[in-house]
Amino acid sequence: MSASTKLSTSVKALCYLNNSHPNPKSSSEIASAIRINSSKLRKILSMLVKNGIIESNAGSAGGFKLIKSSNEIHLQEIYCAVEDRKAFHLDVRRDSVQKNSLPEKINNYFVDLFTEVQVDIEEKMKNITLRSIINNINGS
Amino acid sequence: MSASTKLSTSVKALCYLNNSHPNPKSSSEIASAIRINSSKLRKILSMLVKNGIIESNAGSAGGFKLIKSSNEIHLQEIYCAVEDRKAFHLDVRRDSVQKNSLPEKINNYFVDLFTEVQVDIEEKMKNITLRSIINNINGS
DNA sequence: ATAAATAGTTACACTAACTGTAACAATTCA
DNA sequence: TGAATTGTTACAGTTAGTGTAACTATTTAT
Repeated sequence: MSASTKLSTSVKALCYLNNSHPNPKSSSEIASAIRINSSKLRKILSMLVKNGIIESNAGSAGGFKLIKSSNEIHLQEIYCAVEDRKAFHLDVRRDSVQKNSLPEKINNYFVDLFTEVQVDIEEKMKNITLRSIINNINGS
Repeated sequence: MSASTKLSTSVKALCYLNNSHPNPKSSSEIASAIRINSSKLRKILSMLVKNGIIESNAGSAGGFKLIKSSNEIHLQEIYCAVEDRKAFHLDVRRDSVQKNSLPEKINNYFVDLFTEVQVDIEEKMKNITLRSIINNINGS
């Protein structure tokens, strides 16, 4: 699952949890609301739990709920919680490239450039809160 | 082949062509210099030909050569020539999403956001020329 | 204590995408 | 005509992504 898909899935689930706060919701309820397999959703939500964005409780009357206000949750922290590879990454074949050769120098150039771009993207995401997304999609 | 890999492959080939300008170079010579299969390289270079960055000639003494000065070639135009999907794209499952539902609204939100990011990246690339890359990797 | 409900994790078959390479067709020039 | 070259297609092999199920661990209610 790509980082961008996990990001949008996470936001869908967080919006759903925000609407029903503070009642916890089970993975199967959230999953059917946002049209995703509940097992896959649990995998994603477990990452948000580990990063302190939501909390989970097993057992009956358990489930997931927000542990932060929606204007304290930033897109960048959601992204960092669920990503496994950077969105704008470079596929570099590092093997069979000679030291100090043109290919190696250009590989290094692009690694630096894409790191810069990645920082820019994350800066942008830091300025977007769950609340601002909810306001945006509700047209205010 | 990802857009980023094609981009760095293109830049490697263009640097090589810039060094030997105005002598045309065959795909097999370029390919062995930058360590890539020549058939795959021809696929990438043919896109640069279509976009007016280099020219190609078949036959003996044929090959590829630059038709622009290195400070007139921008990273953004190389990127646009070789990409088939945007670097920072969203994998949205548009099917089985109800009209005006929460999932649909959030999908649309992310499509807009990622388009914005894509524009930012391309703006950044417009300010980078082949010449500036060559200067950069030669440490000036 | 037992059962039910739930999160968390692992496993797996299926599909789609990517990779590397070769082969072929088209073009140019000697 | 033949050699060199680009441009394109094809294809097997590999890797990555998808969807789903099944299992374990934990909690709560009875």
